Amino acid sequence: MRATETLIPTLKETPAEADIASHVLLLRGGFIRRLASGLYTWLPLGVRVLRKVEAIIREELNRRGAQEVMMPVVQPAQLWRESGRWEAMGAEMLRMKDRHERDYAMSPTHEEVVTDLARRVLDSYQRLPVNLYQIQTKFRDEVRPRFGPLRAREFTMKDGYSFHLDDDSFERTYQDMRDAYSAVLRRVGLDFRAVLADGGNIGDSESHEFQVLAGSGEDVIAYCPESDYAANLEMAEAVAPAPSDAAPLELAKVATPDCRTIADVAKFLAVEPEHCVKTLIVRGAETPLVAIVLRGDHELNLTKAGRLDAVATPVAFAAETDIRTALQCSPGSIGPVGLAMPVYADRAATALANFVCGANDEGYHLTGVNWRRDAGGAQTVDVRNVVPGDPSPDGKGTLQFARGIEVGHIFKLGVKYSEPMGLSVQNGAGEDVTLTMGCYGMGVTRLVGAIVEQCHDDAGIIWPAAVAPFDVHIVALGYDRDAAVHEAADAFLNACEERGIEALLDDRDERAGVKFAEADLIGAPHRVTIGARNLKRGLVEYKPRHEGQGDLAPPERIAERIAQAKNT
RNA sequence: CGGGGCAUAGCGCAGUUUGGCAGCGCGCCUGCUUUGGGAGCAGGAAGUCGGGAGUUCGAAUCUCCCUGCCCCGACCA
Repeated sequence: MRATETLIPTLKETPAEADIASHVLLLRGGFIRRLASGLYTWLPLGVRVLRKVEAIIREELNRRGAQEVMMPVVQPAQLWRESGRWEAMGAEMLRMKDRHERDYAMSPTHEEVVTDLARRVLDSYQRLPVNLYQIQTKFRDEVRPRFGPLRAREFTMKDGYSFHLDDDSFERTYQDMRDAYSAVLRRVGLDFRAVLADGGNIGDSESHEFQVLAGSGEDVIAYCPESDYAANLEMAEAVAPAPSDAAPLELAKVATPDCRTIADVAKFLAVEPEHCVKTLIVRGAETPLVAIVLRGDHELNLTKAGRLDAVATPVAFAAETDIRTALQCSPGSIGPVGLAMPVYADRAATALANFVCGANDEGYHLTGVNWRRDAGGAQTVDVRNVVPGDPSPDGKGTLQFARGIEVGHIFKLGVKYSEPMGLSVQNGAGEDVTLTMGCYGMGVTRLVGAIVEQCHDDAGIIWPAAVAPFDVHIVALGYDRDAAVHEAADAFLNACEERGIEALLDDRDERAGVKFAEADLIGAPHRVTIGARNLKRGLVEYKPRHEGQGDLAPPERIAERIAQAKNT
């Protein structure tokens, strides 16, 4: 292709609307333009990248037996009422009415539609399992769209749904999809982790997120460098430390005036925060209040807390006035000793001996506290956030933290939709079986953003070869005024096309600096510079985007080299 | 949804405090020169100063209302 015939509106300066690398570079490189908050137009260059990503996804899914379909984006409310999500989805779902005043949703996801499809067409267990997917537009009216294509309101998602007679069948497909997602991300050339995640409100059990590692990512993941353990911070298990075997000291009550925080208490009593415990009071499911005890240096994990039977969900801290009424002291002086409410203690807190805690008496703390002797009623649970350096739950090393961009999420739906929507078939024995479902999502437009986030330098994007808008950027210097350059550039473009190399020839009447700067910005993996000087010796310059230095060679040799790189 | 900020030419910004001809850089158009890392000179086009109401002889500037956008927190591919 020729630059003079392609719409590539690059920007020299950073638009004020963007402040992270991927957003800035996609705008500046002429890949996307914003229409309104969270709404983006994909320009020719951007579409080329999207299509490549989609092609890879299709290949990996089709290879594993998934079949592509395409479902409507506008969906009747009736279906959503059946699943109960017309109410449950809230403002995130864009709603509208047609000319007959009937309610519709702009689909944020397709479980309802695909389940409806399945109950109409899956008339026998002999058709199972079935794995359907589509690459489609979704709309989610995000509270706060940001970071350009990383969190847009309208976006392209590959969503897949599988249907099974039993869990074994589901597990096989789940594993296939897990492999497919890893294969896609590997082919795209990304550093990523498949992490254990919370199913959130879509699924009903454990799931995996595919996180592309990037410092600007919104999610924190805990992973073990020595093994393949990786989990979302919400999910990462905090293993029990070895219990202290110190001989019990005498329980003592000490005045701790003006000590409101663990840091205050630790400093005042000259002990480390990890020898103190803090007691948090949350709302209970059965009782008004529930206590959760953590080691002084640890943080509560709200997801884990929400799974505790006695804790009300969503997890909410008790109001200070309620605490004062119930305990006659402020939150800073609470401890597990003699507390008249259900008490959960984190494993790390339980492992302590002779620790410090609040005395449930304003301005006093207890020292030398021991669980068995002084606060035996506590139930030991895992309820804290892991911290870097914690042992990995698989016993193979210690955890580290990284930030990630969630580009994919796969989970088991079970019968969450098939049951309320009546999706069942008869099995071989003539019994009605409600189908088990799996759900597999991958954000395609987000993935493009994540790629740029991971693959760029100060000058611009460095596309992984598999998804680059072009294989090679041909910089023809003086194309319009030097016949030899003109001819050589056209010939090189032809040579590329004959070899199946996608090339962009910069045939514009621009100066060298402009052309080089834009080539770096756009980020094709290979760059070939054709200038009068080197051409006199029959040479052109070749430089990979990610390397500083290029070299000179005859054009045919370079075309061959690029063709080879493309096919390996 | 809560908190903060911004809105002036296609893009980036100054001008607003203290009301008085709407400006600068980049980009765009024309011409000449230049030509391997975002050129130089000359000329030119381009603005409902986000919208509405008000104060005033006079409003980009002051007041009120509205809208849009960005950033920080709880959700998600």
